[in-house]
Amino acid sequence: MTTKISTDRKREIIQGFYELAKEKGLENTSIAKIGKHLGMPPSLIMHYFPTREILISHLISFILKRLLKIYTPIIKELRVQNYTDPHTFVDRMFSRDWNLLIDDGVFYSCFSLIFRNDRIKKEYRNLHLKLRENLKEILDQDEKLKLKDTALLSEQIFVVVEGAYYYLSMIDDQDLYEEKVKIFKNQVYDLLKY
Amino acid sequence: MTTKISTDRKREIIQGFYELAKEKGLENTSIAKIGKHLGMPPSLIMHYFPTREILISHLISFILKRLLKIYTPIIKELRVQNYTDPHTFVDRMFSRDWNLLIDDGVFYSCFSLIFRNDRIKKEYRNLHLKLRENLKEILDQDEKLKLKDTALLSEQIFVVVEGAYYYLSMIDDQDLYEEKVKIFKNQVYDLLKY
DNA sequence: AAATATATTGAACGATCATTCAATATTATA
DNA sequence: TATAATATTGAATGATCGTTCAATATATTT
Repeated sequence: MTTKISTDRKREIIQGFYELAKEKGLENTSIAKIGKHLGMPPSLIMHYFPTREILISHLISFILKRLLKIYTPIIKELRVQNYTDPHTFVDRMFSRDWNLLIDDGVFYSCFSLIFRNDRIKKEYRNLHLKLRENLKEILDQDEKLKLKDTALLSEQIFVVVEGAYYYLSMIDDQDLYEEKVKIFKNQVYDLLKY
Repeated sequence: MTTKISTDRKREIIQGFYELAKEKGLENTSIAKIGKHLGMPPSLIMHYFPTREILISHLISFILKRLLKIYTPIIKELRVQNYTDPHTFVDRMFSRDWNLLIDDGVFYSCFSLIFRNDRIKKEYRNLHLKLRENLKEILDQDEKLKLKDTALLSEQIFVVVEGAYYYLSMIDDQDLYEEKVKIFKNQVYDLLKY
């Protein structure tokens, strides 16, 4: 069994890894730098994460767990009031909470690793499956969508959301950003219609 | 003026860089390795690309230029026959040509650099603006879309395409892949309707 | 053909990389 | 309290990193 110290240290190291990757970029974040950032020798990091690959794999789990969290408050909300206005979750999907939750730069850097590492790919895939399942669960609560294929709908919605995030991350201008968000939100509402 | 040898060598180096990045991943592709791959000393590479940053910046230009090429045959086709069935370009957008044109791993690795480098971000942004303009040009040829906001439409279509590519890159199973493609194609066709 | 510019080589630089290891400090177990 | 297990340190490893430089070869211009 792992001790409390062990789990705390591991958490601390991954957290520090994430912070540094957010600040300097994943490709510029070495084990020595993480150590300096946290005030510990690199050898201690390698005591808990024997290789860099293992370390990165844990960073990815950390990120994906966090991303999954954006839906738990909605789901909880649903359990209580038994209905949620579509605006609630569409707003949430396009809210800044995502960016607050996980830095886009770190996220896409980690994502690009799926092409060279099957375990990472599977982990990303599982996250997205869960996200879609969660969304389906939300949609299923909506009376007006009773006759629709909510599984298909959640796929279609997410593709818009993910494409939107990809595109929005290139836009610096605030006003333009908000304008685009409005467009893509409407695109999601259109999917919920008819 | 740059000589022929100079431009040829530069092209060769960037091409070799891309090949190696495709094979081993961008983060594992050093200048020394590119040199070994091409049978030339690293110093020669640095003669033409004084820093690694400049080298990467040229790789990105190389990639983005290639991606833009997917639409030129369609545009040409349009110029000749003055009409194109929507299936033509929707099929093309979801075709394997994209993946053949540029490796997804290299593409997303380069994309993740936009968050730390404004020049790269601007370059990516410009590419996507051009892609949307090209698509608008195609849509404008379609009689049935005369009354529609084709600029908006091309934004909406591309968001689906980009979200779809992101999602599809996690799927290994061939049959499932094709099934998903069908769904996302229909999503685009729905946008072209009513 | 001489002079100049460009292309190419290979050795070397210090910095940093991930990783190893033996020694010491701390904590948990007996 | 003695023993065993875990946590932590700091120095050292060889490999590789991007980059520099002086020397040589080749091509271009005069």
